[in-house]
Parts: sequence; structure tokens; C-alpha cells
Amino acid sequence: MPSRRADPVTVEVVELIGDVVARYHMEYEEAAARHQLTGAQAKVLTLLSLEPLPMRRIAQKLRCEPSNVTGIIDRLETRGLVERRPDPADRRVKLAAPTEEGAETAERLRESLDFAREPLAGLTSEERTALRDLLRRMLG
Amino acid sequence: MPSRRADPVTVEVVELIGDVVARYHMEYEEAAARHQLTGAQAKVLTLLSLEPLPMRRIAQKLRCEPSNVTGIIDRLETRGLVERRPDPADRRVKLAAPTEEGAETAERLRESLDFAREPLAGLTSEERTALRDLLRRMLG
DNA sequence: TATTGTTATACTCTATAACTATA
DNA sequence: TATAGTTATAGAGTATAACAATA
Repeated sequence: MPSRRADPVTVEVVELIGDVVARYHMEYEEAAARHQLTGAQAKVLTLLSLEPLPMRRIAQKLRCEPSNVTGIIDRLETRGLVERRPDPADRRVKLAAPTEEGAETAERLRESLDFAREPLAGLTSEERTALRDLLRRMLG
Repeated sequence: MPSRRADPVTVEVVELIGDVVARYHMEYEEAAARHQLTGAQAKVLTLLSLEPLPMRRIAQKLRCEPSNVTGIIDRLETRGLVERRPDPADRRVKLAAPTEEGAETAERLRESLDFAREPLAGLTSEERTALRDLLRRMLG
């Protein structure tokens, strides 16, 4: 039960992280919307652009129930961005994979996702490295 | 159009921030769920625990349409955590305010929201200060 | 029997548009 | 007329439970 009173610096860091989270989400949703995608759809399309995945694996990555993935993939498939392929090794499995258009959309999405790239540009190279090391240590 | 290729350190910092965001959200939703609240309900209850607000102001803070706030407050009110009060200065306005139970719930929620407090404990005082300064500069 | 994906259902959050009561 | 809040509606994401096909 880590409910000890935190020191002022820790409190401020937590608040700043809250600001970062809010800003990240806003920019992510906006970037997705620019491509007529919801946040969840953008996330899945980005995942699949790295490698095709079984529905089950997508649910695990999203930390949601598999039944939800059906709808998300349905909507991406309707738009021609994703397709379902059989898995030769297991006929129960369906592999979701981006179409050519889906891959292009994922690439444009990645390019337009500049979160923290611009704000980070205001830091010196040494500061960015220091930030990286601190975040690494924080995340364990 | 800031689509210049980012240096490797920047890319890694962006990824780390993505990890922080994911973890923050997971822990926030879990803390809310422990009190039978959704993320949106927890956010609103926390806002109102600082000061009662007109419906319109809540929508602005949440960056959503005012019509959505009606439902969120409805559900909090049904559970006896929030109440709507008239605004003496403008009879069109309704002020949402936590009940006593709502205030207690908000307080317990705050205590259980230990995100980054534990991970931050692994850093030295100097490191936390450095992290604070870097995040401040990053957020401008 | 166990697993994969789907369907059916219900709830929450979301935006849009139309409505009401005030101002 | 303009503003605050609500209602009505529709779409998306979520969890739960039950189901078919396959392992």
C-alpha cells in the first residue's frame, strides 16, 4: 500500500506525466482522424503493418476481449484497409493483414504522428539522451 | 510539416513515452474500476472534488460535447456521488458538485492512483528533479 | 475437451441536431 | 437572439456469455 505522502518533486513529475499523456492522446486521435480512423482502428492498423496477426493476438496487444477485435477488423476490412487470411498451420485461426492501401495508410499515419518529435527538438542532444535514460529507469 | 527523419534517440524517447502513456492509462482505468467507476466518471469526479463546475465547464475540461456530460453526471448522480445544484447567479446553469460520499470516493481514488509514484521511487532525488526539468521544457 | 473466432446483448462514451428555459 | 442544459439518435468500443468449427 504505497500511500505514503510523496515529496513535492514526485508530485510535480506525476502531474507533468499526466500532461504528457493528455497531449499524446489528443495528438494521436487527431492524427487518426486525419485518416478517417478511430484511435483503436489506427492502433490495430499500425500493429498489423509490422506483421499480420491472429485475432487472438490482436486482443492481447490491445488488452481487450477477442470479441471486440471482430468488430474493429470488420470496419477496417469494410474500408479495404485490412483482410482476413487463413492460417495454413491452424484452420481455426484467421490472420489479419493490411492490404496495400492499408499499408500505405499506416505509413502516412506514422509520418503524421509527430508527437514529441517537435517538442523534443527544443532539447539539446544531451538532454534528449538524459531524458531517455531517466524514462528507461523509470519504466524498469 | 515536421516529417524530417528523427534521430535514434528521439525515436526511442517517443517510444518510451508511448510506454508511459500505455501504463498510465492501464493503471488509471484499474484504479477507477476498483471504485466501480469508468475512466470518464473518475476523471469528472476528480475534477469536481477540486471545485463544483457548470456542466459546460466540465465538457470543456473533458474536451467533449456538453451533451455527453449530461449522461456522465446522470450516472454519478444515480450512484449518489454527485448532485446538481442551481447557480444563484444564472438560472440556466447547473453546478455539479460531489456529495459527501463522492468526495470520499474521490479522495480514496486519489490515494490509490499511485502511478509513477512507485516507479519514481527508484530514482534518486536528483534524478527526479532532472526528469521534472526535462518534462517541463519538453511541454513548453 | 480445449481453443479460435464469431454472434448476441448490454452498457458507456462519443458527436450531431433539435428542443427548453433562461438570459 | 444567444446561451446552458437536455433529449434523441446513431456509431464505436467494451465485457460477458453462448455458439460453430477445428484442434
